[in-house]
Amino acid sequence: MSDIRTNEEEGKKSLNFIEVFVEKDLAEGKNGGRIQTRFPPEPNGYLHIGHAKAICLDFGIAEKYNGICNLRFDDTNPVKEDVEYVDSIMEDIKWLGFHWNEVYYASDYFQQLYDFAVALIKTDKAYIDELSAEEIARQKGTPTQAGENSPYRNRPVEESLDLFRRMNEGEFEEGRMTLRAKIDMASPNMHFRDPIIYRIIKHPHHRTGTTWKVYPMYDFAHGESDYFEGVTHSLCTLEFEVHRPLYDYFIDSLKTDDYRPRQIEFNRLNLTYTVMSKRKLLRLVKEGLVNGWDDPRMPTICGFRRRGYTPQSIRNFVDKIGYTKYDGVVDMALLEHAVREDLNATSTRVSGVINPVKLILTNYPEEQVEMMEAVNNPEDPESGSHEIAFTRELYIERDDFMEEAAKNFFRLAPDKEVRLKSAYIVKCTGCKKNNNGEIEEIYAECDFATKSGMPESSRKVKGTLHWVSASHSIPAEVRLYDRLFTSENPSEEKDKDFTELLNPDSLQVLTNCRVEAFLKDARPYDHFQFQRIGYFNVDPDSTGGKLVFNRTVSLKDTWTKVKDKA
RNA sequence: UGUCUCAUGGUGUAAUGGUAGCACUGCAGAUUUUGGUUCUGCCUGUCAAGGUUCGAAUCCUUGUGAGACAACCA
Repeated sequence: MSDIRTNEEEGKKSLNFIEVFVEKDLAEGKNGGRIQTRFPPEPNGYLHIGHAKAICLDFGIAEKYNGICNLRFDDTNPVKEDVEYVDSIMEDIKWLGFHWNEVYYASDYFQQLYDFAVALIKTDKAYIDELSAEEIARQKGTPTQAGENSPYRNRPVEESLDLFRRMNEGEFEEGRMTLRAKIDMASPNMHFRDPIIYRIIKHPHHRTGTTWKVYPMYDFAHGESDYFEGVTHSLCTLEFEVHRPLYDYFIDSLKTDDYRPRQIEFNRLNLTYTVMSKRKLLRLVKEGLVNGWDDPRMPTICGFRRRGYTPQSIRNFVDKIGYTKYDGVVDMALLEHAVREDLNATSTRVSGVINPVKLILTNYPEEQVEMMEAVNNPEDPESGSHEIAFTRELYIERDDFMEEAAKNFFRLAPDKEVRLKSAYIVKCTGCKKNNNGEIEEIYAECDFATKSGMPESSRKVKGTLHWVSASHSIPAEVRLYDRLFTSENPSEEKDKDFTELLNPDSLQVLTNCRVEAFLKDARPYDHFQFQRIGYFNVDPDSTGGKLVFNRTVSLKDTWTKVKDKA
């Protein structure tokens, strides 16, 4: 009986508040039962994980309710925009595994928007203002104080019409005049205080070139674009909440039928130890503080890709954090858990020795080579196995040996036994140090009866070490990434320049690492779990036999636990 | 001294008037040829005060706290 209840509960996953709205609209038969969303980035930077959250929602809602989702570039400000960004945005959406119905550009609607603006002027709902930016700011008032009317507010319609036309013909310099909607300078909502809807920009547009000299502002372009396309649910982040009345106002002035798009706001993603502002990310790139937009320390989608995150792990993460109207900060641990969960199930286990020291098996024949069978992934019985060469001289992790073992250390130490993963149990007999007191070689004896697969191999020993053969392993470069920022919430540290919060140790490059020969055939973005260390992926920089790995994420606290206890 | 929005463990969320649940984190323990994985257990929560109700996280009132809005950005 309890089984039946469990099944019922599992099948009924709770809806987020947006899905509740959507289902209600559907139940009420709004828009003829049609569902249409859009993902509307401005092509002025690369997509980051915050966008991934919006993408999952926009495309996810469409998919769930048999609707469509279009990609629309909100390209109304030519000064900041570029085709480079258009291309990267499309690539990143595809990588996440989503498919848009159509690609649109707000710039496709410049003529329609211009015509709409002219119509507003003709009905005396817009006028050309000649106040400067400073003067407009001054007469706009403050949130708690009403604004004043512009002296140009009651300019004759014909005059505004004429000036608007001449503005677009390039007769006036940038900033000389603007087109403002005539609404209410005393409105408690600042956005209703005669918002600017068109300004002069002479910078060529990446798609329309120099055709236009006036460009619509966001508030004037966004809702109208939604309307032109037939969007039913226009999902955006919380900071646009105050814009919604204006969004509705313009659409009401435009619409001629029952259809109307509906704006719904959700909480933007904030992650600990991360800045998400495009402006700041652009600065990191421009000032060379990181190696480009796809630097694995960046919170960009391409950065995560290069770091070795899988699309599925990002989607699972977004699924876990949900959509609400509460502005919080998500712990990075949640993202990292999603990655480990996905990679644990799929990545091939290999041996990589990050900080090698030689281990010599004094009773093992000098020239002998045994091929040991290494399981590819114990989580996946279908994944098979590969071979790894075992010889007299091996490399093991320097941290896996202690001359005087601490209480909770159960790896290699004089007179102690450990298992060499997939091979033999060995007993440490001593070590050799150089003049500086550093350990140069460790000696051990092999217990030949304990080879993996043999009856004696079931003997229990406390520790299991990963290793590679000194003569068969290949050198590699390993890049260990830490948090880019030292502050848990760099976006909140308002007094500081955020670059002061950069973590100088955020990138460590290790070049004397040794990895098993199996990896020489690995291809860029292949991901592996280095036994007991972490998840790594092959960096696309790996060329000409040089192998470069990025650490995607460490294994859960493996190393710190040991250090704390020792 | 404005308008709008929000408030559930340390974090992110669910419960849509009917037993406050899930995930992450943390801490214990079991299993383990990865100190990984897996499994088990534990810690920790409805911002406050009133009201409505048989019954309130949920509805109402007041208070408190947080965020957004004063770009010719989106």
